[in-house]
Amino acid sequence: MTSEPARPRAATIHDVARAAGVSRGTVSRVINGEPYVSPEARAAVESAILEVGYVPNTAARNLKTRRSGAIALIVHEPHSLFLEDPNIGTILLGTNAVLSQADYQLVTLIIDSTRDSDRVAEYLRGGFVDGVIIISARALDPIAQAVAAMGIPAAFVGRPPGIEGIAYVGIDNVAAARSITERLVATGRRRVGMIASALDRDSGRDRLAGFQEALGPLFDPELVVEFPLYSHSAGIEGMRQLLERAPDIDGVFASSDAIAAGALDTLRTAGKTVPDDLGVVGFDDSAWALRCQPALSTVHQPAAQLGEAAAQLVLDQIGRVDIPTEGRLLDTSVVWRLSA
Amino acid sequence: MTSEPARPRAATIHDVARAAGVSRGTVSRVINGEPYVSPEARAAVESAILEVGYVPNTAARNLKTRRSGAIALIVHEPHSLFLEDPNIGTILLGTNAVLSQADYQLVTLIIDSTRDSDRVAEYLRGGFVDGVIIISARALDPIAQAVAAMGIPAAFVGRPPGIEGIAYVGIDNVAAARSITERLVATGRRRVGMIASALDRDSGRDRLAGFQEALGPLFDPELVVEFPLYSHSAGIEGMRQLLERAPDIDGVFASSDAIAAGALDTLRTAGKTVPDDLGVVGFDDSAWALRCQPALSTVHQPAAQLGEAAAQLVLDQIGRVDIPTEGRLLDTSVVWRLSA
DNA sequence: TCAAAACCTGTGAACGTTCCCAGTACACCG
DNA sequence: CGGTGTACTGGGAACGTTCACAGGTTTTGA
Repeated sequence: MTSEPARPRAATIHDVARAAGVSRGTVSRVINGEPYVSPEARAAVESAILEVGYVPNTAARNLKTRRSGAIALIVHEPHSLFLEDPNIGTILLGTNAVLSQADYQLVTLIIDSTRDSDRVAEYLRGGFVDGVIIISARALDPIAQAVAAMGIPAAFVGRPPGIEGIAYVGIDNVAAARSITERLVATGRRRVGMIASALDRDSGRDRLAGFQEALGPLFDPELVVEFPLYSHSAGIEGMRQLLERAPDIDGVFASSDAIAAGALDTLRTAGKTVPDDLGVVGFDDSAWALRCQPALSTVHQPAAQLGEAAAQLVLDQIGRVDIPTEGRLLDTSVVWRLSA
Repeated sequence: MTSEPARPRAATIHDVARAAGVSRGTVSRVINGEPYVSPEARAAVESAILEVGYVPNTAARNLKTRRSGAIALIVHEPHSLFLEDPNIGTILLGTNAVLSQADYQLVTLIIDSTRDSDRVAEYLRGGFVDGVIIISARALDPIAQAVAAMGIPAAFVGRPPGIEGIAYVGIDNVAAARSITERLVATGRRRVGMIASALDRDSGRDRLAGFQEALGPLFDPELVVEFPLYSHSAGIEGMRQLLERAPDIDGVFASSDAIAAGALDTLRTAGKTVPDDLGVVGFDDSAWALRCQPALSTVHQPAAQLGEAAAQLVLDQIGRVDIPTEGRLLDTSVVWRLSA
C-alpha cells in the first residue's frame, strides 16, 4: 500500500449500479442496448454513467464474451512497406472506414522480422482481435499459415500464393496489363518492351502475362527485362538495357509507376522525347504518376475499395460458420495522360 | 448447445496443470518466469504447454494485471498521412523495433474523423494499451487532450502545441533551417528566397525562423511565400511567385523536399538551370530528394531515431511514477548533393 | 542440534464483466 | 378470478488469469 500508483481505480459497473440504485444486471443491459429495461431505470443508469465517469473494462468484457471488437491489419515490412508501395496507405484508409462504421477498431501490426512474426502470431492467438486482414503475403508466409491454421476470420489483399480456400480481394492484373498494353499498341507502337518485376509474386507474373497476351505476334522476349522490385532504380537500369538491346523501341510498359518514373529519367538523359519517340505507361496510378514529366498514363488501382472489400469480407465471416471460400477481383481502369 | 461454433475451446492454465501434474500456481510461475520452481516442475510444465498447445488468454491476464503489453501509435490521417509525410513510415519502423525488443506489441491507430477520435479515446481508456505515442498532433487535438487528462504514459513525436508538461521528441527545426541556409549563403548566394508552409505548426514556423536568422541582413520578406501544406503543388506555385517577384533570385530554401521538387519543375519550365542559375535546398531527405533532377541538397531527419526515442520515452514512463516532464531534440544533418 | 531462513507448492480470492435463471409485478384473456 | 404470458429486475456463477498467503520441506548458520 505504500507505493500506490498515481492512476486512480476506474469506476466499474458496480459503482454505476450503486449510483443509479439498480443492480449490475440492469446496468449491463443498458450498456449493451438490450430490451427489458424500464425507461426510468435506463435514464438513471445513463446519468449515473456520466456522473461516475464509467467506461467499460474491455479486458473483462473480452474475457466473458470471447470477442474483442478489434481487427488486425498485418503489413509485411520488407517489400510492401509504406514507403515503397504507394497503395498501402490508401488501402488502410479504406479498411479503417468500413470497420469504423461497424464499430470495430483497426489495429495495424507490422512484421519486420521473424521475431515479429512469432509475437504477432501469439497476439492473434491471444484473443486480442476478432479477425485479421493480411496485405501482400508471400508464399510460405508464417503468419498466413498460422492464420489459416487457427481458423480466425481472415481476408487477404492480393491473391495469397500457396494457401487454398481463403478469402481474398485483389485486382485482375492480367486483364489490366492487357488492357493498357492494347491501348499502347492502338496508338501505333510496334516495338513494345516491358520492364517486368516481382516475378515471384502473382502481381508481377500476371502483369507480364497480360502484356504478352495483348501483344500477340508483336511480342518479342528480347524486349522484356526483369527486376526483383517495383523500384525507381529498376526503371532507370531497365530502360538503359532496353535502349541498348533495341534502339528502335517505341513503347514501354513499366510494371509500376516508380519504374516508369525511372525509365523516363533514363530517356531524358538519352535525349529521347516522350511520347513522340516512345510511349511509356505505368501501373498503380500513384503519386509518381502525376509528378512525372510528362504525366504518366497508367492503370488505376481501386486501393480504397480493396481495403473496404477486405474489411467487409472479414466482417461477413465473424459470427458465421460458413466461410466464403473464394475471392473477389475488383475492376481497374486505365488513366490516359500524356506519356503515351 | 445446438450451434456450438467451430472454434474449439482453447486450452487453459488448468489443462496445463492437469497434464503436468502440478497446480495452477506453479504453471503460472513458470509462464511468468518467476523463481521458486523446481527444475522438474518447470520441465513438466514446459512440455505440458507444448502438448496441450496452450497459449495464455490475454484478456484474463489483462483483467488481473491491469496491463496489456501493447502500445498504441496514433496517426492523424488528414495532413500527416502516410502518403504525404515521407517520414512517417520510417518513424513507425523505429518505434516498432524498440517496442518489439521490449516485447511490447505496437498497434497503429488511425484517426480519420471525429468519430474515430471518440472510439480511439474509448479504446485507450478501455485498457487495451499501456501507453501511447502520438504523431504530429495539432493544437486542440481531442486525443492529445484525452491522453493528457487520463494520465496514461505517452510521448509525442513533434512538439505538441498547447499542451504542457508532456514528453516529446522532435528535431530542432530552427537550427536545421539555419544550418542549411547558411551553407546556401556560403556558396555565394545573395538573393535567397523561401517557400514556407505549415506555419500553423511548430515545424513550419521554426523553419522560417531559422531561415531568417541565418540570412541576417540579407533577409528580404519580399522573398518569402507561404502555403498551408508541405505539398508538391505548393512548390510549383511558390517558385512561380518568387520568380515573378524577383527575377534575380539565386537561391531557394523549400521547407520540404516535395516543395523543392515542385520548385525544380517550375524552374525547368522557366528555362533556369540548377544549380548554376539558382541553388535549391529542401528539408526531409525523403525519397523525393534522390529522385530530383539534379539530386537535392536537403536536411536529413533522423526519422528512425525519432520513433525509437518516442518508444523509449513511453517505456520509461511505464511502471514509474515520476514522469519525465520535458522533451528531447535530436540532431539533424545537412546532406549536400547537386542542387546547391 | 535447533532455530531461522530459503525454497517450493497448492489454494482461495479476486479482477470486471456477461449470461442465465429465478422471481416479482402487472396485464390480458377465457 | 385463476391462469398464462410479458415486462422487468436482481443476483449467482462463470470467463482464465495472477497474487497473496499458508503450509511444507530443505538448507543454512551459530
